[in-house]
Amino acid sequence: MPRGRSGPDARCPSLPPMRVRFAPSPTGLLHVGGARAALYNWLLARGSGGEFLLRIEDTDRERSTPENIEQILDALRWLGLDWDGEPILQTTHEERHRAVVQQLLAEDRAYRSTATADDVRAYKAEHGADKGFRGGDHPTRSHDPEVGAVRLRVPEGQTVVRDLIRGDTTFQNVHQDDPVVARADGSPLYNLAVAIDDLDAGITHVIRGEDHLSNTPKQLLVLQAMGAESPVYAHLPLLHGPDGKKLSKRHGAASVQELRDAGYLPDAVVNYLALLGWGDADDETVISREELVRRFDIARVSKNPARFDEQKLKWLNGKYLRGQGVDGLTATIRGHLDATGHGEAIAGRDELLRTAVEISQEKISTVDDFWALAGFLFTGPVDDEKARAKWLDEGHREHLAAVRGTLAGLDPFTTESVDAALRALVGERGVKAKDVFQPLRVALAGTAVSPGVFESAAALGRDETLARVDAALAA
RNA sequence: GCCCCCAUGGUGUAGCGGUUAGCACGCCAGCCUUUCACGCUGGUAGCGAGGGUUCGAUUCCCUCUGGGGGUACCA
Repeated sequence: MPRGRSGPDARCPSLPPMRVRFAPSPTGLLHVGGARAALYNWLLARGSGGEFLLRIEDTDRERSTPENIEQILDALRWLGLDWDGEPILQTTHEERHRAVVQQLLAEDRAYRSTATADDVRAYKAEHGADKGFRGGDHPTRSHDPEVGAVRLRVPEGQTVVRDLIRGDTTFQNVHQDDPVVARADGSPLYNLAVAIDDLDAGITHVIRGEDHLSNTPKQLLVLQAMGAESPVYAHLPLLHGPDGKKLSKRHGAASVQELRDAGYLPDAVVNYLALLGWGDADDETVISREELVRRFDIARVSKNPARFDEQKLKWLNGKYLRGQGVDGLTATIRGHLDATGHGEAIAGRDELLRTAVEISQEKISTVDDFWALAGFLFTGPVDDEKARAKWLDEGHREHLAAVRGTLAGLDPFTTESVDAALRALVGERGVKAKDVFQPLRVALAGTAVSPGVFESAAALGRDETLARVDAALAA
């Protein structure tokens, strides 16, 4: 069956079902690069009516704690990337891996060797730096079945990685060392385990980060030694930080968990990640999950590494925030406030919260922005020295006193009525609008940046508004 | 050192031999306006360099330069 780079119309009208997998090693946080790999796999599975499997590469027992595994699952759930079946733990396949090692040994496709890193270096010093280590008839070759690591015999020739994103990459086998596929104690190593697991799971497409590109020929060699078919590959370019260096914690949010805590919405993160390294002829930027599933094409993924730049994600997040509608956004924000220790401040104030969200939504781009902007409605004015100095000086206090007089007898006390009354006051006094509005804003919020003043006053109600004005006047 | 990948504005991308090089974020300006935003309008800015191939290269080939990945009895 011919495969390889799919042509421009290869995915029309519909793809054959793809069975794909995401195989993270459970280090705790789900790195955004990993999240993107998971997303692309998920999009392909859902778009082709196939399956998305989750396999935990837990052979490193140190890091593979139940807590770490749970964290990864949690992050995937939050993103809405549901997997098919139960998560598979790689360690549960160890028996099969060992059996394959024994078979390779029995067929002389692998051998035992006690060669150390120094032995390999010495070999290269003698044969050339670009010559892979061959231990088959090297002094370190071990004939005792209990002694030495297991190395795979790399045959002559070349190994071609067929990649949906970058076409064929040819690796000359001479450059490859005979890879160690199992430790001296017989325990399987990564490249062996992965190849076997993907084979056994019937994975049709392996989509993973480019950091695995040079592992792929080794895995292909294992499959070849087993006489098995190989899957199709796609290696995604890596994600870099704004400075072009590998993305890490010091660049700010580098994991899904951090993005969640920073107040981003899963849909926005998914949309952003999908567009980071992929784009099609359509110029749309805000693309729904369903649309993404329909349109995503692995062959159109970019070959160059992309920088993770939070600015666009912020913008996109604002779009999704406002797209939720006031009730949806209120629920989202309530959840975030509960999780960040502000649950008490909003308890029992549902009406005010909804109003606060309504008048704040166009001014925030993350869920986390809400409290900084509108928290004053619940907890009283914040303390911004500069704002007070500028807007509550002698001259402005006089205007504020007039404002108090106007608002004191206002009924009803609504955004509209406050608006009309204050504008009338501005007209009477013959001053600039902001000289009247800003002092009130600072009296209510304690700072010069807030939702609209009329809206804020109405949200607080007349009594609270007057109390805050009095406090400002008295200070 | 050795093996491998990549290269369109500051960022993410469209382009698949002939385009005024398109879109989005950012940035700047204007409008709106009670601050900040949202929204709208306009603007700034790009094919890494050098060789080829071709009537014609951002597009194809080579070299260089610059990024990146790998190089474990880790995953």
